Amino acid sequence: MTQATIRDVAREAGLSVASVSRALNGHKSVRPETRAHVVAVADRLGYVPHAGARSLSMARSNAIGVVLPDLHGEFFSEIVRGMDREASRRGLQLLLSNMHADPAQATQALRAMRGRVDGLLIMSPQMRADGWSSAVPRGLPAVLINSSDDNGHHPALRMDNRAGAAAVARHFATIGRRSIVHVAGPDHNVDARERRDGFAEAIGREIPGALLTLLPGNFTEESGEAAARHILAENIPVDAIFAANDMMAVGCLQTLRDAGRQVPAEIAIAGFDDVPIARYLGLTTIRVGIAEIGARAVERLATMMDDEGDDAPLVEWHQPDLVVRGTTTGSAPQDKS
Amino acid sequence: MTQATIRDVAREAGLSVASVSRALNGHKSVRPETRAHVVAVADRLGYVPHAGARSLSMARSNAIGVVLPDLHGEFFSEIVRGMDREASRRGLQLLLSNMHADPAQATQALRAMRGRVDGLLIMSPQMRADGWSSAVPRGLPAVLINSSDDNGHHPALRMDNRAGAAAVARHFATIGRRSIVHVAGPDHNVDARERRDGFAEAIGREIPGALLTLLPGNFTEESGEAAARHILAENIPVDAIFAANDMMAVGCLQTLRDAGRQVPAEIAIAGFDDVPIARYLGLTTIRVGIAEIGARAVERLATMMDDEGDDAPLVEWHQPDLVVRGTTTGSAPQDKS
DNA sequence: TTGTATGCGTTATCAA
DNA sequence: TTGATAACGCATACAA
Repeated sequence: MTQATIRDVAREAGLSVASVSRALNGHKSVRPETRAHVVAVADRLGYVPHAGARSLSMARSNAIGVVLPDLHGEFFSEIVRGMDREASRRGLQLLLSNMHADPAQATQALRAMRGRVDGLLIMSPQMRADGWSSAVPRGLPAVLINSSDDNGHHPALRMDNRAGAAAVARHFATIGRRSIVHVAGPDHNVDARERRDGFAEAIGREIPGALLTLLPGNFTEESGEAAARHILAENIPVDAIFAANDMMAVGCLQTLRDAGRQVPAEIAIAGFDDVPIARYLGLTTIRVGIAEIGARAVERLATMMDDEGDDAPLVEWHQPDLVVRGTTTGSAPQDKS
Repeated sequence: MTQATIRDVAREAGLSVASVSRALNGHKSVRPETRAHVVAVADRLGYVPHAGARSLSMARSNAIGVVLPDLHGEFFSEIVRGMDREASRRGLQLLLSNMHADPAQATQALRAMRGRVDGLLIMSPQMRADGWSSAVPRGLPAVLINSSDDNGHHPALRMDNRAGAAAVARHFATIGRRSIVHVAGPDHNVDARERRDGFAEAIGREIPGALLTLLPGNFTEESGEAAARHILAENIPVDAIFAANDMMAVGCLQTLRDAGRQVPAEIAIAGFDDVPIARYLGLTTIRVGIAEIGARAVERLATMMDDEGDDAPLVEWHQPDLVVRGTTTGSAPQDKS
């Protein structure tokens, strides 16, 4: 009662395994009636080709490995959705694995991909590349997503955090704010660093003489609340806050409003990511086409797997968009743009 | 510059491939110095075992196939996170695939798993089991998650939609509501049907003489808005609404408040799922331990893969919890329980 | 303790 | 057009 193999089909059809293989794979050199017979027998026996054996023989698995860190809700589902869309369009399977923060585990995850996949999609914003880059199985093409630099060993897709942060700075300038606070993300995270540096630079350029205060955070809502409490307790001068992600911005927003501060009248607040909650709370933020990045990553990897030739630029920057909502303008928080 | 194979290691170490295999896999019958030598050589050559060849030889891939439909944000990431946690604990890889609504594509996805994985996790709330159940490769153990019945061919994990819906009904009874509206999900979805039927039954039991109106929906926020507009336009008597999921409840909530209705004073509103937005809007809802279900599914599948014996009950019901928030009580919507 | 040989399920090369 | 057979990379039964 186990699965039928190609040999079962061959025996039952009175043919050689070679002929069955050719018939099933649509080779031209096989008589129509033979093919029909083979297909009928295969169908009757419920034959399904063994993908493992097939990929061993063909030296190609038609699968790609996806190594992601612990991602929060929408971000995770969107990037996987984008990858899946493009992958299934190309007949590729997705082998998912977690990019643990621990280099040893990361190494393990990467090595486990050897012999299972034809290429790798690696996302590791929180770890330096030398922590894992030697673990990428030799000969496996790989595309990096929002990861710290790899010395150009692999092509990379990056969202342009600096450009997004600069857009917020320009927006703050437009609405006339001058006492700015940035709540940063964890320092080991490359996205967080770029948003912070890009923002600081843009503020200096866009709002000469502005006061910029940097507060630490770790991407959680709680750290956003803590930052807001710190602002209140220390009486830090502020008429605009840019948090390095939406969840921290939400924490700020709630805490400041609970404390009776008017948003945006007294203090404008902006985040980064455009998670669904941002829309409901009317939070100004930076939208990232995350599904598109996932799909594009698969696309680039697929071309690397097919033809060795790789003409696309090594690093591809994806531009995010500023989404202006109620927390930086007068309109109601119910705005659902 | 391609990957080294076990033969390269054997040649370089002056041993047979058998010895190298034994040394690397920790067999007892190999001299310590031999093992050390082999490990050193393997390390120097950057040898990584070819998982495909290994699984062909061992008739075991240490991977499990996960076939999910298009899931929204938090739901998707949580269930995958739960699966991944348990899978990596057991040294299993996750092969992800989309359970398309089209039976032909679903069949394809299932068949593509043959020879790649040792077991299957299948979630298909929107399609009848006969649409795909014959496509499950013979001999592959499988666990069903929130899928319509399979005639007992495979063990199943189900969230107890009826119990969740009944909890809402009891809650409505407690707060003294009598004119009830249920905004249902798509009829082809088994979760939606169970929530509707369980709710109707519980209302009959808990609130004798209550008026229950059933409105159609499709799980989207827009269909929730439409239902609310319908209620307003037709002047349907209502003091409590149970939507089959949170997104529709959110649509109702916004539309009714925009129309000037008091929630919860005039109309109480409850949803199902407890997505993150529910917390921010203070929406009463039903919380499902979705990550736990994912982890438990892997656990059950793993035991099926190891020992053939399967003693656990065929269908395992997971109980959801009622989460009472502002949309059904007097407390403020900012409640962050 | 180590080596030889076989098989896992397929595809591909070469003859027939 | 078809068949026999050698890979693919590894694990293991059996022999030495």
